[in-house]
Amino acid sequence: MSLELTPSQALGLWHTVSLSQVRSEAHDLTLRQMAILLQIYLVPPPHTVRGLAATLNVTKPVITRALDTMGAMGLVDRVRDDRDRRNVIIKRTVAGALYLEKLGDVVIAEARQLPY
Amino acid sequence: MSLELTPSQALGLWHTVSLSQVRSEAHDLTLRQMAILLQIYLVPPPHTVRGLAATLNVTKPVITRALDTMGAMGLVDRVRDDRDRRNVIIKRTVAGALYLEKLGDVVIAEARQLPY
DNA sequence: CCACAATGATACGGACCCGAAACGTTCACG
DNA sequence: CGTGAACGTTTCGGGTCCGTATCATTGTGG
Repeated sequence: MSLELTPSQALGLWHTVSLSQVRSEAHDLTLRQMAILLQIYLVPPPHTVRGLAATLNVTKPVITRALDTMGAMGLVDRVRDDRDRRNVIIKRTVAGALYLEKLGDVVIAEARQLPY
Repeated sequence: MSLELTPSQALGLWHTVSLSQVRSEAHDLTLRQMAILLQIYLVPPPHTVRGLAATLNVTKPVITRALDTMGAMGLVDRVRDDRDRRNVIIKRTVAGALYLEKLGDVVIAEARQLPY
């Protein structure tokens, strides 16, 4: 069963969730950072800088910098690949999982409050 | 009838739509700018700088700067209120409506492709 | 070995956004 | 009038992100 949305529901959902994120005053992530974080947590590992850059259609420094920022927030972690020490494997963290769990709760809550 | 989402659907939808936005490499709006734009187009007018600032829980310069940027993109327009010339009324534009219509299409399309 | 490729990180100059404060214009009201 | 408030804008210093180019490290193949 797929998810069928009306135009009003689609934009309304995006509206209320964006509004909730902005209002919460919490240090919010860039759209790119959010996309990277979701990619890491929703797609099976392993994840590398190069792979993420290709998937998101951005340059490698964008990924490196985003990992720097989100790493400082504790949302992701980086580990050298011992089998090929050129690679860096991006690891998930408890804080990151918690962060996305809360985001999911917000989306669900806002979706439930949508008119019709 | 309200919209009931599973956690997997909620995050999956946010993931694919964010990914689509990032990949399209088009002029990406800040989360705040997006929230402002949606507020202008989905909530009945009139909209003022002061009102938007209060609704989004941000300072007035944030609204002014966002309107500068989105105005340059043609997504919104500003008109002085003749009945109280201190006020500025934010107006919708055809380009803005088209932009959000496309965003809605993306959300709908990605929602339809979600697993279960 | 050694030149070369691949990977991720860094340097640099430019652009944008931020919060706080100050400003110009316009209105309200005594 | 004129004083103060309301509204939107601008300025300022500081921070983050961007794209391009370059770097250090590590692997690959002749």
